[in-house]
Amino acid sequence: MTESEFLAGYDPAAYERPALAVDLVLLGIRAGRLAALLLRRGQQPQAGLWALPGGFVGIAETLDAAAERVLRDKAGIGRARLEQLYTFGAVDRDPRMRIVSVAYLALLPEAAFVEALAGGAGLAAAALVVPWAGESGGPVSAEADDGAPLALAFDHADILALAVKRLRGKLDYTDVGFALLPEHFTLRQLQDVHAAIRGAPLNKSAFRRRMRDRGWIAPTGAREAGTAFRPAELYRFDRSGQF
Amino acid sequence: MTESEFLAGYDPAAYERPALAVDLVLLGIRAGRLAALLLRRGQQPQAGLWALPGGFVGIAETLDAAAERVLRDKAGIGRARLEQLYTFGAVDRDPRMRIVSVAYLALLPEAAFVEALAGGAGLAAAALVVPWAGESGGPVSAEADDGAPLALAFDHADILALAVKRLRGKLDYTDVGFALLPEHFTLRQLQDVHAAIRGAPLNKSAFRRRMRDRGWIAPTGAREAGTAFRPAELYRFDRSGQF
DNA sequence: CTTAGTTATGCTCAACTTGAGTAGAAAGAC
DNA sequence: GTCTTTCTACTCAAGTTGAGCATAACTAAG
Repeated sequence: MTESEFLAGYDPAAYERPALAVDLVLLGIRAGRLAALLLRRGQQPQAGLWALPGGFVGIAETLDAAAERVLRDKAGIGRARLEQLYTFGAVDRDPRMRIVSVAYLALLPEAAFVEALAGGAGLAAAALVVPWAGESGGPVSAEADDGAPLALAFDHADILALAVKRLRGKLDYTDVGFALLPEHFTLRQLQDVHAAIRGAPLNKSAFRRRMRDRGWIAPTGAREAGTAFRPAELYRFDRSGQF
Repeated sequence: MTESEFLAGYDPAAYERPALAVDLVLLGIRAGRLAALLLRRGQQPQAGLWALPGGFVGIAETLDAAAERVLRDKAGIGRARLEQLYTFGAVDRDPRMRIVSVAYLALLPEAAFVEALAGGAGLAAAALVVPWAGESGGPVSAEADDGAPLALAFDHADILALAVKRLRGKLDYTDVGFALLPEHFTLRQLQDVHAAIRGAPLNKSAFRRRMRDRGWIAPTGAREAGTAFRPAELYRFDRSGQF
């Protein structure tokens, strides 16, 4: 251990510190595809590019609390289950200064997603283009509702890519699929959500059988209304089946 | 957005920043159980308690580079595959000041684990006591070779617990099992590693069949030497089988 | 009112995977 | 040579998955 490292270990206040921020990946389903909520940057650097909502971490604020504050103040969303994703620490990821950012992931049901879009925060929906299968990983891109590409600021394409990868990995053995659905849903809706996350279709009867056998869903007895054809039974997520 | 948040967003240098550190979870297998390499704290606070090797992140240093530097300088280990685990940001996790720590995980084959213990860094092996099954999570504790409990410093019990949880989760679909073995190994050794990570035994023939069918291992043609009974075939990890 | 069109739901069957047990092979110890 | 122990391959039952078919339930068109 060198002298400077010794000092760095015991008197860190004497050394310059990176700034610490949080960035939020807010995902929902839009037109059957995974979509994220982004903000258009109005100022330099990277003005005009699209960025994740983010903010700096206060000195007496936990990371989770900072993420919740950004969710509330920058995205105008009252409540969502936030989960830490990964921490991005490339030295040049922000041209202004050294900023290390802890990325968080939240899943929004369609109603919450639409409400956030309509709120005054200026959020836009960006459909995610995921050019890789499974959990192999790789870059993703974003496009507007009309298919026009949305250029992403900083390393936010990497952050979105990791969010998709993580989401796919957790799909089979956690309740992430239900987080994107309203309280009552049909098996078809659940399958569509899984297909959107996987980016690949699913076998219908095997999917239904698996979901019912797993014990995570309970029939409500009610049926969906307003369909042109036979209405499907409505289910709800039954957390007790997980244990 | 309030005025103070606006300023926080655009002039963060004016605000006090948390210190940023990395902590390393260095895992190996010892006597058939998962074990971590820990350092005994010599100074206050928490003097005498056992801690993960860690250090502060330099202003022009990536997180990965900081982790590699700590691996080299604090643990005396030249090379290991480091993987970011999670970032811990409780406000009071260190009594001296606000320190946010990015935890990294590295898996050491037995030879590297023993070499690190024998090095001059002062590391000790701590067998992990994991009182929960599967990936349910929860606190873990550590004990010395003689079974005496080792009190853990700061929130390092939480960090170790998350490392075990992550390791168990990745066991079935990644190559983590091979990272804890030498280049050539028997199927029995591979099974023992998997059993140590899971904390539960495995069906022998099903395990062998699964490993061979997966295509990740290739027979070397050689057999282990020095056994009292029939020597097992030696295999090596075949990365090409992953694709 | 009847029929066509469309989706939901339950059923069956073959293919594949997993858990468990048995039998022969291969080495050292005696 | 025989015994002991482990490695390895094989078989069989049980469970899971992919795929298709028949019937039910509903709206809209005629």
